[in-house]
Amino acid sequence: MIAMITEDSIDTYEQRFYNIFGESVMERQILHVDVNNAFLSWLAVYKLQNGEKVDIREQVAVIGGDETKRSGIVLAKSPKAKQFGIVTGETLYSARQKCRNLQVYQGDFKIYREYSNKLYNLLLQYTDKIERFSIDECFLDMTNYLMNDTLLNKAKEINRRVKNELGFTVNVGVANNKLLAKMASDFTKPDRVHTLFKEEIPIKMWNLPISELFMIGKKTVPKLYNMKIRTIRDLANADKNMLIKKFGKHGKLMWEYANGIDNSEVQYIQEKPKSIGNSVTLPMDIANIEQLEEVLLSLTEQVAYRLRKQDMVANVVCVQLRTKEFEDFSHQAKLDNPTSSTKEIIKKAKQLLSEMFKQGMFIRLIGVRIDNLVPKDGMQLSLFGNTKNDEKQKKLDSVIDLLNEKYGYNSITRAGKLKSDEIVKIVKKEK
DNA sequence: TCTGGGGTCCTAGGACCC
DNA sequence: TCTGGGGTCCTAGGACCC
Repeated sequence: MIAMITEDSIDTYEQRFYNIFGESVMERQILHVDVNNAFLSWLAVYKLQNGEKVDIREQVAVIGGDETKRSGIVLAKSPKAKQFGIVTGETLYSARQKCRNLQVYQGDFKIYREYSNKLYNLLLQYTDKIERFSIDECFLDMTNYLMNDTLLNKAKEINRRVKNELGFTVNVGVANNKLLAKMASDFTKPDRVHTLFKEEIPIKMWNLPISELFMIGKKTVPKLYNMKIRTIRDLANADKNMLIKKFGKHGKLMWEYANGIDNSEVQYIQEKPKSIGNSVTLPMDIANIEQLEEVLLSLTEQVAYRLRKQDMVANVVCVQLRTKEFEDFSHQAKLDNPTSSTKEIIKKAKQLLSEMFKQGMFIRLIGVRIDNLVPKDGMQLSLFGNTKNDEKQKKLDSVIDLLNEKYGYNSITRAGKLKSDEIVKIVKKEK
C-alpha cells in the first residue's frame, strides 16, 4: 500500500509520539502563567497606586540598569518601545539610538517581589501545586483541581482576575505538559490565553523558527542552521540519534521538545538551593589585588549570610573574574570541611583569587559562588576540627546575622572590610 | 555612555585507584 | 619492558534560562 503521508501530518506526529512512549504517558492539566513585561508593568501599577497619573506602560519606556554602575542594559520594555525595535538585554545607549525620547526607569526588586507574591497568592486559590519558575512565571498543575470545569475556562478566569484584581496582565498557556504550556504562553502578547494541545502542535508550533523553542539559545541556532534545520518542524523531523551524536543530552532534549514531549513534574515543593552566588560589575576596572580582596570579602559576607539563613553548609567555593576584554575565568575548590563560616569561605576565596589574578589584568567583574550545598544537620563532623575556635566563630557569625536582620544588611562591617562605594572613592582617587 | 546578576546542568579532561 | 580498561572524583568552562 502506498500512502501519502506528509512529513508534518498529524498522523506522523501521533505515530512517533506513541512509538516512543506508548500508552504510558500520563496526560496532565498544566497552565503556565507569564506576567507581560513584568518589571515595567509592576512599576507602572506601583506608580499608579501611589498617586502617579501617567501609566508608563503607555509610554515609549524601558526598565534599565544603571549606566553609572556600568550596568546599562534594557531589562524590560513597553509595547511602544518594542515597536521601535528595542529588545531586552541591549544597551541603553543602543536603545536610545532607536528612539530619541526613550523614557528610562530604574527597577526596584522590593516592588517586584511584592507583586510576584500577590500573583502567587491569587494562583493558590486554584491549586497548591504551583512551581514558581521565576519571579514572573508560574506553572500550575491543575490535574485534580478542575472541579467540573475545563482547563481553558480556568485559564481565562485567571487571566481576567489578575487583570481586574491586581492591575497587570498575564499570558496563560494551556496544555498537557509544562513545555507546551510554556510555549503557548509565549505565542502572542499581551493579555492572552493560548492552548497548545498535542493535535495543535503542527499548526501552532512547528512553523516557528527554532530560536523560539525553549532551551535553544543563540549558540545552538547557527549550528542547527548549518544542518538545514530552521523551523521547529525541521527539528522535530530530524534524526534523533544524529542529534544525540552531535549535541549529547541536549540533542535528545531539543528533539523531544520539538516534538512536544516533556514528562517533567510541576515542582511545587520549594527545593533548597544548590548554589548561592553574588557578583558585581565594578564601577571601574581594577588592577590591584588588595582592592579586589576587599570587594570579595563584601560579596562573601552576603553569600555566607544567605547560606546560614538556609540552614545549610557549603562544600565548594568558586571565584569568578571578568576582564575588561570580557574574558571570563573561574576557579573553584573543595573546602576541607563543609562550612557556613564567613571566615572559612573567604579564606578559600582569597586563595582562588590569587591563583587566578595575574599582574596587569584589569578586572571588570568579580563574583563568589558557593556550591554543593547540603543541609546543616546532615553535615559530617570534622574529626580534626578545632572545635573551640569553630564554636567561637559560629557565635560571631550568628551575632552578625542577628544584627543584619534587625538593622538591615550591611549594618555592621568587619574589620578590614570596605563597602563598595568606598572602593569607588579609592579607585577614583588613584586615577 | 557599550555589553547585569542569579541560577542549573552538562561536558571534557586529568588524577587516581583497582 | 610494555601495555589494559573501568570507575570515580575533581575542576574549568560553557550552554541555557529568567
